[in-house]
Amino acid sequence: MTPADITINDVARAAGVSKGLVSLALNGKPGVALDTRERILAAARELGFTPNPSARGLTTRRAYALGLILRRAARTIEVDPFFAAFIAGVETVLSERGQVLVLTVVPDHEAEARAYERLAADKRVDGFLLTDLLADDHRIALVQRFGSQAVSLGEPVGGSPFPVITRDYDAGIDELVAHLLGLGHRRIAHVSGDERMLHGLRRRERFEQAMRAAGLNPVIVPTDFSPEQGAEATKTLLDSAEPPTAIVYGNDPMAIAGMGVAHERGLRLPHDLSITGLDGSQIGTYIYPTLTTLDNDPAGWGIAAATALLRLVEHGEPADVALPPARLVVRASTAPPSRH
Amino acid sequence: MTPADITINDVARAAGVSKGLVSLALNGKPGVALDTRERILAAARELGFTPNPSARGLTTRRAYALGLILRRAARTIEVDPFFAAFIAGVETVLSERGQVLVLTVVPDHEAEARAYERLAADKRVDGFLLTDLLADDHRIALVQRFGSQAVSLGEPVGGSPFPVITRDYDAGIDELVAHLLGLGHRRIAHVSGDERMLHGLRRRERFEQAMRAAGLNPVIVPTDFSPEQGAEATKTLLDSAEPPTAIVYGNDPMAIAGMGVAHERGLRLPHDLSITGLDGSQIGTYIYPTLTTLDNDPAGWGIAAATALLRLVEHGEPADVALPPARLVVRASTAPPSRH
DNA sequence: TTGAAAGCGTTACCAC
DNA sequence: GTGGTAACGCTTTCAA
Repeated sequence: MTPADITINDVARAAGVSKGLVSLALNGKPGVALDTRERILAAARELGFTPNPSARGLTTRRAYALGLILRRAARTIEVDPFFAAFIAGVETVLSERGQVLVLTVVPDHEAEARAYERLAADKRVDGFLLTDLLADDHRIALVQRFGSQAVSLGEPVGGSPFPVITRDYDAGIDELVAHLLGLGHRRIAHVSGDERMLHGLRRRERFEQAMRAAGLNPVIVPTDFSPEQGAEATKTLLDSAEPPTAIVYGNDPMAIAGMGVAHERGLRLPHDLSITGLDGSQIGTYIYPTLTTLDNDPAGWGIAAATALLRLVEHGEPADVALPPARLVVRASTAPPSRH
Repeated sequence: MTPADITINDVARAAGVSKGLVSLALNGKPGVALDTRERILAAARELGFTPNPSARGLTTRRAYALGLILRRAARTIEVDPFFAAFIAGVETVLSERGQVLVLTVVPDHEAEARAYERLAADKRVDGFLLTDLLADDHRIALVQRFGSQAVSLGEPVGGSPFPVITRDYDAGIDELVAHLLGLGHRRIAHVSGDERMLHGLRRRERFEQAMRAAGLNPVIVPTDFSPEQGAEATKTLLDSAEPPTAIVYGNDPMAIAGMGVAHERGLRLPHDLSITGLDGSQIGTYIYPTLTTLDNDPAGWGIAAATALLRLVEHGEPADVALPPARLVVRASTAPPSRH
């Protein structure tokens, strides 16, 4: 007889009370005499009883689960260092509250919409974690239409009825550009990520602004965040009439691919070309040269997002949270330019 | 009124039948007149009805969900390129059958055991996908004790009552070693992964065997699969009295970290040192030099594992599956040695 | 403070 | 072939 087989009735019988009382006691609700409550709790512990969430959800209309739907082209499926740590952060919050994460990976927008609908219609989850937010993200409306809840990583331009988790990247970008300018760079390019994505766009804009403020002309090559396009963009830049002496990549995987291209052409890094990533990643510490980047603490995002969403779901209290600003991590991939 | 709010009663009313009949019709069971069945199906489609899995599971004792529990030290959380694609493969199978993946990430063995117990006791999942199999994996017994089901990626030494998914790596290792020998390497080292893990151990043993068969002395440095230890191992090897001219790493992230160390010491790759990964990864195509490795098709693992587990859960039919052997992918990180 | 009973949305069993 | 009803495990309401 595994713990899975013991029900509220067994506890009630063991404690010599009705199952209604057991429910009250276990959920910490008032109206149970102190000694009965203790007797019930003892019996439950003894038997190793844990309430069946499905049965529970049937009356409480909760799933005791949160949903994360990742849209990823099969081609770029593996590269994002953000998610593993993000999910780990989410988990630390969920596990201590007996909740669970339902993860779905879909290849395109169509499958994505179906996935939201299915999880919501089947009452599989109480709310969604919205990552990789697009500038004008249709998922906000989707979730509302399906009568579910959500929290978004980043602030949708159209506003959102749901809590919004943000982290200031502007200061970090400024710092990063200042760092490169301080080293003597003047021709600095930005291989931006998918500009339909909010953080991709935002970073690009701030980069341009920072460059203009320094009286310089920002060069931008947009990509889809994949290392493949990161490599392509690098070739384009290095082939141009006035190649940059420093390149800021939209994420670390693209920066690594960019390094590959530079090495291949016999450039010595960082002297012939300074390179930075964005968002930080573990592997960036172990490549050569070690990668200058902006730290992003994915686990922190996960903790904040799960906490905010649970709070909304359980108490109807939407509360935005602003995470500490991204910090510049200077490593060995940036140095004064050797040519001008 | 979202699809989530319409129940089997609404369908029954719309079709003018009892809900019992609706259940039979929707589940394709016999005992429903053809025209009534069609009327019911039409009504269900019209209303956008999807059965509530929680309510369903209450009587069928199924969760319509599979569980994946990842044990990962916070430190090595992000690096494994295997999982994203593996999960995507799992999803392709689950989504078309209305099932869902519950993902949990835990930091250590203790939390891991608790996670299995919780998911099983709460009837959150119908079975588990067992990855990163240890040589003598306690999870097999855990799952049995909790009365749940599982499928394992790799064959436990003690045998298993559950289906086993395997892929022949031996031939690939042989091929890889032969490739290096053919290039003229004689001092070949292996930076192995965690040898408590079945695939880590197995690869190491086969490597040794292949080297001995060629009359050579295999050098092994074991690690935990993290790029950090991969870098450390590389330093150890390069500092030794007779440094290797080629290193086979247990996975691609370690190989990349190893390249970092080599670059840092001014070695020209691949001429001064040949490097290979194992398991394949996308980023390996974009680093410099591009990484020779063994292809592992993580999505294929995911599809096979989910299919086998669902089959076991639904029909009680355990069926092992042997995936096609790993293929050697020769890229630019291996070349004849420049010194002897 | 407690027990009994209704109800959540489904499946399964029995009559008819 | 079909409808009614019990049962799944829980929460919640209502009486006592």
